[in-house]
Amino acid sequence: MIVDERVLAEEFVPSEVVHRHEEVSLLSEAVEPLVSGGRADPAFCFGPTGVGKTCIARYTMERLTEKRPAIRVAYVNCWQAYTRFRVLHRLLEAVDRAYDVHRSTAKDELFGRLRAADDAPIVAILDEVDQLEESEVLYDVHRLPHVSVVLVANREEELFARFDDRVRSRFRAGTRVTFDRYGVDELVAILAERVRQGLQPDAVADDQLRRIADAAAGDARVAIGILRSAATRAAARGDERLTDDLLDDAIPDARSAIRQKTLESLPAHQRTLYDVIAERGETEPGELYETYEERVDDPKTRRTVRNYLTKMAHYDLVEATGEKRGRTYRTVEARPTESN
DNA sequence: ATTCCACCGGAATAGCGGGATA
DNA sequence: TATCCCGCTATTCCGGTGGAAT
Repeated sequence: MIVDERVLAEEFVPSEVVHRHEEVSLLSEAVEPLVSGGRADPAFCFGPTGVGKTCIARYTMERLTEKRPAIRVAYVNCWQAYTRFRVLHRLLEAVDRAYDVHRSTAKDELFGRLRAADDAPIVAILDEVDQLEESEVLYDVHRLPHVSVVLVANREEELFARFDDRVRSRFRAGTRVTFDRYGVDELVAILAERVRQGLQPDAVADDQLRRIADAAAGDARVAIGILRSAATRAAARGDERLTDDLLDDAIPDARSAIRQKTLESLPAHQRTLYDVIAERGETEPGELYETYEERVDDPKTRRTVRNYLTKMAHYDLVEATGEKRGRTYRTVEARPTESN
């Protein structure tokens, strides 16, 4: 059933893009100066989740290195690398200069090393850059003439709101590429291409692809997730083709699976907070803290709990309504469409 | 209107952990 | 081994503010 499971993996970058030709050429143009040894202005990819921002950014940079192999591409996901130190570290890793870097390495040592790595241009793809907590690192990187950046985020306004002034002014210039949600037909085409590359021919019927595309509501990540989950199960049973009831199982699964995963990876204290909110529904901060306090031994401070809650809101696990006094928390239900 | 209170979130600080260095 | 260093998390301190109470 499954011929090549990498094709169904989250981070797979196809060798051909099905739609998004316009976005690819905009982005290629933006980094074109690098081919002739110049420097590219920053480039931006904006759009909701699952519309191919990351995929297209990586794809386009791969094509760029084909034109000029000396160029090195560094991919940094700012969910994980949200401090200056970690971003610089990831960049150094990408150019093989991260040997014996450790926590006690001097503050500017990392930056110095990156500055010294100027024998060839570096393109840094900073994914989910709105998760970056220390945006000054963008200023650092901008100062290096041999480093060009591609910033990937959901919305421009929210991204710039997080920047400090220096960064904001430096990044005003640059190419913006915006991505819209996929239509059903486009999703079907994307899925069909994955099926062609990764599964046995005829493993999935056309109307099944259409059902997946419908359920995914414009989100290619969800669509491919459904396909992956259904195909994996079919393969486990030794089936040659996808059955409809397998698909019925996979569709609700793909959405909740992601949430379930983040929930499980939540540290104990945050998990307790989540559970309390889930049990009580709409919860006020006061009672929330009191319940948390008696449920856990060695409770954290109120302030720390507030930090946890903002973090969990960031992960879209929890939602706060109201400011200051009178605020309430509740868990975020798995909504059919994420419109961020 | 004024006061009071609960709660938010920024900034500075403390303490931990783990690799380096001598 | 003892000590230094530094990133990271949690804590302390506090100014600000929306809503309830007076």
